[in-house]
Amino acid sequence: MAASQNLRMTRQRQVILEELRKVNSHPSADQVYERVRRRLRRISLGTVYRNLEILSQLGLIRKLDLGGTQRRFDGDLTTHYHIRCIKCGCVEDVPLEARTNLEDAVRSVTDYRIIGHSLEFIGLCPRCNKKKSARTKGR
Amino acid sequence: MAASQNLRMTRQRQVILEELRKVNSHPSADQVYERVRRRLRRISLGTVYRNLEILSQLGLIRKLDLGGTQRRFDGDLTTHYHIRCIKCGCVEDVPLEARTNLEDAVRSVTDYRIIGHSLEFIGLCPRCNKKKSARTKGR
DNA sequence: TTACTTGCAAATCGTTTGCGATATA
DNA sequence: TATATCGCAAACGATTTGCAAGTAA
Repeated sequence: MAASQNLRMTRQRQVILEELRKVNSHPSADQVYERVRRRLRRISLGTVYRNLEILSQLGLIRKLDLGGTQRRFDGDLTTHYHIRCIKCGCVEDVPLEARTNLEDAVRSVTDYRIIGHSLEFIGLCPRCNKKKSARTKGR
Repeated sequence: MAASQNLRMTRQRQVILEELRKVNSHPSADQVYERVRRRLRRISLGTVYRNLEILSQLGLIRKLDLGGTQRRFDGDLTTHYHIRCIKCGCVEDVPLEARTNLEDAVRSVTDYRIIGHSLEFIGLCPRCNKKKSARTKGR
């Protein structure tokens, strides 16, 4: 497993981590690739994928395996929830503290060993919400 | 959009819907395909995908776009939560009533128009939990 | 009859991986 | 120097799609 290997902090790995910590969006692998490429022009998408995986196994970043077709990555390690715009697909943080009591509630009604939970809200971001009203009005 | 088309209830569509309502697991498209194929031997995987999409747009089934690499489908339309086994990947229902208050909480702290939320628990199913203890003990 | 659907196969999308070259510790 | 890592390209798994033939209304 990666965590037990002898890891090297390569320039690529370093820059990927920096860029991910710099943004508060929740970029997909190819969005990370785009950003990192501005600083390291010859980096490959495969390297980005490999390092995102390693960094998340090290616990330095978080892999978001929520809805949508693409996986997303988060440099913010504190437990928090997300909201996704159903229209443009953007993902933002929700300033809501973690509801660990949800897990307790489940423990009392299941035989599963509960490890965690993921909660995602779906909605329209302010920008898309505005656009949509405008268009509806126009009809 | 499919919902506005003139839909035909073909045998394929019918059987897919029946099979999905029959099970209380949450099969992926190819699992549905396997089941349906027992009754319609010449059906193609593409047809299954197309119909699952149409049926979910009609609101006759639910598309589960949660974590994991494969999308899953649910014939149970009532709002409920799921728990996924981190080891074997199986998905089961959680007998917990919907926490709509979560959405209210988010509405008060965001500009998004909240449409819904999805909550998934992660854990070890009783079967995998047992297996894991056994293996650990053996070491 | 008509146009929605099908089966089939090829295409697409996101992600992973094999390999020989490179560079870090 | 040794080997983790890289860039590249091919492979992969899940899903989508183009097309000619089939079929429900």
